[in-house]
Amino acid sequence: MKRTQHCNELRPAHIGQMVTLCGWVHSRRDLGGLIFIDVRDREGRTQTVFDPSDLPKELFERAAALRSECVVRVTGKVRQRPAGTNNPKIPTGEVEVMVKELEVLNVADVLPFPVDDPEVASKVNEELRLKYRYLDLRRPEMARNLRVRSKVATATRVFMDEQGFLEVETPTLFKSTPEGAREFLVPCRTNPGLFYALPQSPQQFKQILMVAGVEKYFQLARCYRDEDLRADRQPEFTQIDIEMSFIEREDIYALIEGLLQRVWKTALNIDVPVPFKRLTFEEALNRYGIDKPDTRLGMELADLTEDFRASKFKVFSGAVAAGGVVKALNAKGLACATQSQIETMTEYAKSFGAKGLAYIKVEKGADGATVEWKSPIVKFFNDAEKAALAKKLAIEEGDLILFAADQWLNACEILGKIRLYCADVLKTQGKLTIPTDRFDFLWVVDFPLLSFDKEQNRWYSSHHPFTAPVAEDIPMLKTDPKKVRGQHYDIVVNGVELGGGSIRIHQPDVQKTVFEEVLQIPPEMVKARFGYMLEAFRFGAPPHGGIALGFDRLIAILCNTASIRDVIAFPKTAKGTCLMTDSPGSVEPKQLRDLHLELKVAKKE
RNA sequence: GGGGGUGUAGCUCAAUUGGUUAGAGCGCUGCCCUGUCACGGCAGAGGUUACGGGUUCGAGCCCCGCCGCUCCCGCCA
Repeated sequence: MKRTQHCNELRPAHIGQMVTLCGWVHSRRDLGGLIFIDVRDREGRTQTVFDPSDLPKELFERAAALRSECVVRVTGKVRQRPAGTNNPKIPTGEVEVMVKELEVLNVADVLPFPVDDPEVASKVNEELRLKYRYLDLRRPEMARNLRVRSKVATATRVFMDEQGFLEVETPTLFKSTPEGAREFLVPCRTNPGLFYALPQSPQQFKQILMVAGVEKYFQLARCYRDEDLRADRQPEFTQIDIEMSFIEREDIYALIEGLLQRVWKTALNIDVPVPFKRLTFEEALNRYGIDKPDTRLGMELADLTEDFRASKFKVFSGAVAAGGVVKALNAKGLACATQSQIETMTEYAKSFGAKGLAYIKVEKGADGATVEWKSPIVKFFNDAEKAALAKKLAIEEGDLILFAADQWLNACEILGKIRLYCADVLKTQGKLTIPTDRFDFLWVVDFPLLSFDKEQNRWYSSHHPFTAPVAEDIPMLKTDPKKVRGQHYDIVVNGVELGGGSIRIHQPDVQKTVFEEVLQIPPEMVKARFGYMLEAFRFGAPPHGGIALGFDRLIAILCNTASIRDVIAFPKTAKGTCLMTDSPGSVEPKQLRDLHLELKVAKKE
């Protein structure tokens, strides 16, 4: 044994014992005649003391030469710290180790950035952190994230096992199914000209596992998507992937509510109330302007379509006459918004095809007593319209009212974006504070099964083509596809889409109809891409459904960090490179020949 | 593919309208210091201002290009 205790273990009960600790030199305080060295391992840190009156000169000099992050092994006697020198900031702060022996296991060069100072380290350029990821991960904050991730993974496996699920691994060398996200391709040496694709998700395998009679499947599955990255997206990521047979939507809701209860209890010791609220897709858009609402923010959208149907303000009445709606949002306390903030919001609106963004600033009038609506458009409103606004939006001094008049979906989404922007501004101004331990879970249900692609003039699956329609809507599949609701559900927490899933189509004929008649995929293409699934379904496919939760996002929420890079040990940059290993890299000509590949790009460097 | 932000000492940042030898804190090196825990004191070293062009008597600052990182839009069944 190299050590007797870890660095977060010693307490007054250990006083008098000889102990050996191993770890990194966290910080060194050399008082000349006396040296303090905090030894750190992943559990914590302990102060060790080098007293020259008690030690050979040679040993003391070696201690004096130690630098931050050298790896050491120290042996000495635990003792009570002298009165008044306790350090209440660390759990081992009542004791210290009087060193008798020091072994330098390894020296460290001067560091590119500090590991011991959370204030400084959290501000260090991420480029540097990624290049020296092993140093970044030594920081206690990052080590904590890794630990939360591991604990939650284990809690998930235990919970799913208790519920009777089998963890089954599925291939990561799959084949291309071009419907969804862009895929990573892997050339196949043994079959010249053919390619594997890395799976976007184990979707098809998990459904086949249901046909195979597994009944309850789960997997912490690695998934791959070759799309542009974001703070919450990496090219390879992990899902808690789940599929069950002989179930309905309610069974999935109950299962996931139980799982998330267990996870929140494990990671944060928080008891999450169940069942979660449910919102239909339509209601989510109507009230929040987005299909993953952050209900902590308040500021719900109001509908003023009927109030402005006959308005003299043609932008509003015209939109209603064209079959659209008038929606408004009260950004409480934002009347002070700057011109550039209004500008930003207007740009948002314009990017969605609006001509501009109507607003009213509700401020004190010139006389200092009355409240005045300052707006270029308010002169067009009659008293009834003003009264409707005041009532539906509960207008008070200091408010900023924002409008969107457009087709329903567009109007909702514009204000949805602006609502989030306003919330950010209010947060920065300190007018909106949300406790970090508040978690608003909700299910969003009744999504439209299909969406229309104007450019390609065809319907496509909102979720994926295996999603079952709501049974009573099936007759409308061919007559009125827009109205068909899917048995699809999303789980949302604090405005983050944590996961989604659906009850699947298990009848081969319905699946064939969706592929060929609704999605208009040519039969031969259906056969080539999904033939084995349709075939499998002919041999007795049980009704089934499932869900997938974004594991990285889940951990990021639990760790209260905005970027999933902070909860992935070795993440990639926004361009998909790894700054530590310098991947992706070039390969030798022989490797290309083996793969029957020829490059058409100029070799870099 | 598009838009925004950013790049100055090892790290975090500053540098007035384009004007002297590009500064500070931390870190580092040396010396001093026996109760520190952000130890303290004295001294010192450390710069291709990401990179390549251009304008100018003069560029960290202005212009063009390019690269990295980052955020957002598109994209992510």
